[in-house]
This record gives sequence, structure tokens and C-alpha cells, in this order.
Amino acid sequence: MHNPEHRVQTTKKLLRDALLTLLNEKPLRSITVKELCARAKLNRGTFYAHYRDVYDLMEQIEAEMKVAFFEALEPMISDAEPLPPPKLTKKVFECIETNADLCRVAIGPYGDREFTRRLLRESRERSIQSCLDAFPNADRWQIEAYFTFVTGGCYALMERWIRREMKESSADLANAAEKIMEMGIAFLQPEK
Amino acid sequence: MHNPEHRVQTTKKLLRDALLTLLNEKPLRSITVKELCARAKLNRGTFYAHYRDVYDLMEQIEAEMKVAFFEALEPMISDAEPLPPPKLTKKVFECIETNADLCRVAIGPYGDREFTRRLLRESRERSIQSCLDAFPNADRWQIEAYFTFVTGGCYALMERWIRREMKESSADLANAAEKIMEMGIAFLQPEK
DNA sequence: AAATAATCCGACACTGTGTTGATTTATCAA
DNA sequence: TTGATAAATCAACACAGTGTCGGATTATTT
Repeated sequence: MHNPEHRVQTTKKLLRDALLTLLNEKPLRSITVKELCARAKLNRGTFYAHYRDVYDLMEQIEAEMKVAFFEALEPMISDAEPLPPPKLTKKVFECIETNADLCRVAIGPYGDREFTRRLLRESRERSIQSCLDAFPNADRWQIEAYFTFVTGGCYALMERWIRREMKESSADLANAAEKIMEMGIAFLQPEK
Repeated sequence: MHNPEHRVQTTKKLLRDALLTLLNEKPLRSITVKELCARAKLNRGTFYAHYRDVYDLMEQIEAEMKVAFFEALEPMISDAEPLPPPKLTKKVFECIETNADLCRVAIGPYGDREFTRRLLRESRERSIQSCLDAFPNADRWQIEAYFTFVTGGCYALMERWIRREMKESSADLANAAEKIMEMGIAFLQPEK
């Protein structure tokens, strides 16, 4: 029943865990392979049998998280009919809410910058496209500027939300984001 | 008239420039002191006379940039009339324009993610504070949400601008940012 | 021209790297 | 249980870069 692969998975997990605990004590740049193996109680040569260096190990950890995240997000964006932006905002914030732990890592200090950037880019381009379809005569530069601004704003809102332990509901956040997108500074006027 | 300090400033500048050019080729973590000094045509011992390691040098570069950044902003923030925040954006985008090389590195693939994040955070908190001072009765949550969104949006706009070789003037960008902040989606209506 | 201080230079011990070959240990299948 | 297979161990290696000397050289100021 057991597979020889099981053994290497065990040592990989040891290395992963050792790295994650070390990351609570010092930045990645000052973690050595030697130290990591001492913590994991593994031979240094064993490390090199699986990874090139500590950054390689870190990248693989991130890659695993990425897969899990996209798996969670996939059912939302692969719907037959593209969601209108307001709906999409709600869905995205809901998705963040249900995958809170993953997002916390992705956004954290050692998260992959390219990962969040790609997500952002995809939502931005999608919004730009649907807006261009709806208003073919509009100024392209303006549209691009607007959605660049707006998706960046949503991201910032989302990051703050996650950082602050998600006290509010995802609907609250989506609501605020939509209103700001729609009316700008007037969002702050009480008589809404 | 000349003072001995002039000499050390020259070598520091050589090291700064060498690091910035190297950052266009590889991430900070794989830049060695040896390589850096070869690029700067300086003796390795000279480097250690001024910095602890490459990260120390990078931190000092970032610190200088931060000082310059907020120096440019300070007169606007400390003005009697802190609002509307859009006034700030002109100064910010001008500051980016004059420090284009630094910004390009900071935002590029090998830039320090935490650096831009810290800058962003500080501008956000300052804006929130000055707005709270101006309108003590306003809803704190709404203000925080609005400025989080808006600073994130400006950052996204700025990043796109830099990525696209800064074809537009800083005034154009600041204008667009201001309008979006002020009126939201109405920014897209042609009859302005 | 003399004094001062920054830079250069060679050398040093040291730490971690990445790889090797031989050995031991764990896992699985017969 | 035993034998085959693959993974982990271990010691050893050359090698890169580090950080720090003391002393020579160079540039700047007075």
C-alpha cells in the first residue's frame, strides 16, 4: 500500500515546516541551508536532493498555495456568462472570505508579488473589455485609467480587510467598493 | 571651500548607482559586495567602511528616497486646508517623475515589495489623519475605506504609468487621478 | 608643503555552498 | 522474511564570498 514517494513527502514536509518556523524568527535572506537542515534534523545533502536553495523551497511552497487558491477561484470566473462588475466584486470578496488563510499568506510579506499582480491584471483587463464592449465610443485611455485605478483601489481595500482580521462582512466591503467606484468622494457624504 | 565629506559622498553615489544598475539584472539577494564593488570600480574595503552589507546599502537608498518623497509632500499636507486630497496628487506624481530611475527599480520585478508598501501605508495614514482632523464628525470607517481605496488606486495608476515608460506628463496622471477620486465613474462621461 | 582623511591593496581566518562517492536505512513487492 | 530499490546519511572536497586587519597610496584642505 505504501509508496516510496511517501518517504520523500515526509522529508519535504519537514523542510517546509522548518522554513516556516524559521520565518517567524528572521527574514528569508538570512536563513541558510545549514541552519534549515539543523532545524529539520535532516542531512544537508538531502536538502540539495530536492531543492536548489532556500528560495527554491520557498517558491515551491508558494506554488502549492497558488494552486489551492486558483482551485477555489475557478468556479467563480469560469461561469458561462461573464459576471457584471458589481456581481463580480461581491463574488471576489466572498471568495476571499472563504479562503481567508490562503489569502493571508499570499498577501503577507513573503507572498509572491507576481501572483497577486496577475490576479489584479486579469480582473482589470476583463473589466476594461466589458466596458469597451458596452461603450464602443468611449475614450480608451480614460477607461483604462479608470479601471486601473479602481481595481487597485479594490485590492487595497481587500488587503486592509484581511490585515484587520476581516471584522466586516464581505458584503460590507463589496458595498463600499462599489459606492466609491460609482461616486468617488461623494461616498463620504452622509445623506446617501 | 570643499570639505572632505565631498569625497565620501562621491563614492557613496558610485555604490548607489552600481546597485541600481545591478538591480535591473538580478534580484537583490544574488548581488554580492564583491560584484557591486567591481561594478562601481571601488575597493571592497571601501564598501565596508560605509555599509554593513548590500541590504544596508539598499535600506539607506530607500530611506533617502522616502525622505525626498515626504519632503515634497510635506508642504501640502501641513497646509491649513488639508482638503481636497487631490491637491496632493500633483506633487506626488511630480515627485515620481523626478525620481523616475529609483521608482522604476522599486516597482520592477527585483524591487523591494515592502518598501513600496510602507510608502503607500504612510501616505494613506497621513491622508486619513488630516481628513479626520478636518471633519471630526465624519464616519471613521468610511474615511478609512475611502482613502485606502483611493491611495491604492493612485498607486495602481502610477505603476501603470511607470511600466508604460511615462508617456504622459505627471500633470495628466494627476488630473485623471483627481477626477476619479472626486467623481467616480462619472469620470468616464465625455461632457465634462 | 604639510596634515588629514579617504581609498586602495594584499592577506587572513571563517562560514556557508554545492557536489561527490560510499554507506546505512527505510519501504515495498515477491 | 527476504531481496531489490530508492532515499537519507556521512565525511570530505574545492570553492565563493565575507568581514576585518595593517600598511601603502592618493586626494583634499590649510
